[in-house]
Amino acid sequence: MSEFLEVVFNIPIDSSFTYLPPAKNPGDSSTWVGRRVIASFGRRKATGFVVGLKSEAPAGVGTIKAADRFLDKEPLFGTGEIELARWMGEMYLCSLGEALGSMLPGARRDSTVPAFPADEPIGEDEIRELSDEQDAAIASMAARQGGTFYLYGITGSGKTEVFLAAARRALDAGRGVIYLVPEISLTHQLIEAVRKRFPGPVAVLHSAMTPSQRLAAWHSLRLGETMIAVGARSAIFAPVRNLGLVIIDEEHEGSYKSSSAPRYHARQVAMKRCALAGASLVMGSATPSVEAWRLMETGGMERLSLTRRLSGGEMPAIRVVDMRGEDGCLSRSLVGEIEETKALGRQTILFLNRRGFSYFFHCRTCGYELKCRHCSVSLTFHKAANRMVCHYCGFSAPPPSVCPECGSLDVGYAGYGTEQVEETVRARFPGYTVRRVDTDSVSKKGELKTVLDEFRSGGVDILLGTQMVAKGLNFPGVRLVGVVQADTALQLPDFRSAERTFSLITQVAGRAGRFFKDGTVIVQTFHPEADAIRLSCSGRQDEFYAREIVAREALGFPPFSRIVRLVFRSKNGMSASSAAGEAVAIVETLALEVEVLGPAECPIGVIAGNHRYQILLKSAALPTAHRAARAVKEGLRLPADTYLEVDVDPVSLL
DNA sequence: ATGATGCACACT
DNA sequence: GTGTGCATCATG
Repeated sequence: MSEFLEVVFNIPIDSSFTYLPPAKNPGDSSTWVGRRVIASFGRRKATGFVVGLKSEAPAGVGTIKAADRFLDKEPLFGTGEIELARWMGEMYLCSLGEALGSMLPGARRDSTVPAFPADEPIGEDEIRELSDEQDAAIASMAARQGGTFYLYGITGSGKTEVFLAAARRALDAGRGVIYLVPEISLTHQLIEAVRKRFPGPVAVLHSAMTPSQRLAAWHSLRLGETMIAVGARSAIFAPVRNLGLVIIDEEHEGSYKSSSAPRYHARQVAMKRCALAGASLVMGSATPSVEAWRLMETGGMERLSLTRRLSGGEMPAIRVVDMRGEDGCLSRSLVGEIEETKALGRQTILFLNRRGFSYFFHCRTCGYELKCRHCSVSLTFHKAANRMVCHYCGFSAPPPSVCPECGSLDVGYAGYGTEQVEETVRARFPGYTVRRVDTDSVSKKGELKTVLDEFRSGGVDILLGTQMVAKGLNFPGVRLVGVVQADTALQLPDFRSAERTFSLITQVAGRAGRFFKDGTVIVQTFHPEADAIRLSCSGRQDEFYAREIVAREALGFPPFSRIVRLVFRSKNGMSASSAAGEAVAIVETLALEVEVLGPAECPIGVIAGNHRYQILLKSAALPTAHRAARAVKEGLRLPADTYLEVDVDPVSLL
C-alpha cells in the first residue's frame, strides 16, 4: 500500500521530497516514519527525515530515486513529535526539516548564558515536612490535570519540593515528566535529587554528552525505559512517553529562547506540547516574565503563591544609593561598607552589568537620559554621524550639549566598563585582594571554578564581575553585595530593560537575604525614582508588574502586541541596509494591520564583520505579523552575501 | 543549503 | 573567443 517515503531536509525550503525505501533492508513499513535516511539530493548526499508515507508518487516528477539507507534502526520521532515540528514551522517561520533538525539532541551546543545558582540546596537527605502553602499548591495542581500553573515564590520558599512532588504524582499515574532548568550546570544537584527520589533511570540531556550518549538517552526515553528527562532548553523536545507534566524552573531566564534558527522559546513549545499531550505545565520563579504575569492576571494560568521562607531569613535591607553628585563609580556609602566588611574579616561581591556596547546621553546632575519619543527606549550615540539614534524606529536627533531637562552643562555619555571599575576598585583599596570574573577574564571553564574556590576559602576580599558572580552569593563569608550600576540594563535600547533590571535586583536581594541574613545590599543608581529600581528595592513586586503592564499597554509592546523581528545581515553594510528597505516596501504593499518599525541599524550594528539592520513587525494579532514576515521571506530576492534572520517574539532586541 | 546553469561583461 | 561574477533555478 505505502510504497513511497515522504522526506524533508534540514534546509530552508518548505516542500517535501518523495523517495522509494532503500533497496537493502527496508524492513517493515510501519517503522519507516520518524527515521532518518541518507539519500541523493541533487548532486549530493543528504540526511533527511521521513515524515510520512505515500501510496502514489506526486505528478510531474521525472524519476523517483530510492533512498540509500536508513540512518537509524528505530524511529527517532513519533507522529506526536512530527506534529509538534509542523507547528514549530508555522510558529517560527522555518521549514519542517529545520524544525526537526533543531529537536535532535546536541545538534548545536547551547550557549552558556550565566544564570543564578539554584535556589534550594536540594538533595538533602531527609525530606522536610511540607508547609501549608506547598501542600495547597500541590493540591491545586492535582485537582486540574492538564492545567497550566505558576509557582510564584521568593527564593528559598521551597519551589523545588513542590516540583518534585508534582513529578512524583505524574510518575505514579504512569506518566512522563520533563524538567527544564535554565543552564545545564545547574542540573547537577537537581539530577542527584531526582535520582535519589525516583528509582529508575533519569535521562539527562546535556550539551557535554557525546552524540552516542545523547542518542542512547533519546532512545531510552522513546522506549519508555526512562520516564524523566532533565535538561536545558532543548530537553523540551525529549521524546518522553505519555507526557504528563512539564516543569520549567526559573521561567524568566532568557536562555529558554533559542538564539539560533529556529528561534523557539521553550516556554511556548512547552505550552503547545502540553496541549497536544494533555499534560500539565508548571513553571516557577521569584520574578516571572511580564508575559507570564499577564497570563496569570487574565486567567490563562493559575498562580500558586509561596510567600514564606522555609528556613527563615528576611529580605535584607537594601540601600539605594543615589549616584547623582557622587564622584566616580563607587559611592561614599559603598566605600564605607566595603571597609567595614573588610574590618569584620568578611567579603564583598560587586555586580556589574554587561559592558555597555555604545553610549547613552546622560546628565550627571539630574540623571536625565535621552529616549525616543516614539518607542521610549534609549537613544544611542553614533560618532560617525554625530547623531543620537533610535534602534527601533530609526528616529534620530542631534546630540545635546546641555541637559534638556535641567540645563546643566555636566553631561556626557554614560557607562563604565568592567575594566574601568576594576581599576578604580584596585586603586581605592590597595591592600585588598580583588578578583574579577567575566567572560573576558575567565576564558577557560576551570578558571571560574578556581576563582570561586579561592573566594569561598576567604582568600579574596572583593569579587567583582557580571552575573557569574551570583554563584558566590551562597558562600558563608559574604557580608556585602553591591550592584555598581543598576542603570546599565535600564538604559539598553530594549523594551524589556525595566523588567530585566527589576529581575536582577530582586534575584540578588532574594539570594542575599537567604544566604547571609546579617548582610547588606547596596544598589547604586542615577534613577532611584525609576519603577524598576524603586519597587525592587522595596520588595513591592506586584506594584512593579502592575505599572510595567500599564506602560507596555500604552506603547503597544508585548504582551499587548506580537513582534516579528527581521534582521538583515551582510559583510556589506549597503546590501543589508537596502534589503531592509526593500522589505519595508514589500510589507507596505500588503495593507495589513501591522506596524513597521524601522529600518534601523541593530543596536549591535556590526557583529564579526557583519553589518546588521532590522525591521520590527508589530501587530495585535500574531497571524498578521506572520503574514507580513512570510511575504518578505517569499517576495524578497536577497543578494548572495545577505542573510535574513527571522525572530518571532524576540526576547532580546540587540 | 548548495550545486548547476545561463547570461553579462572583461580581457589575452 | 574564453574566463569570472552574479542572479536564477532545481533538488524527488
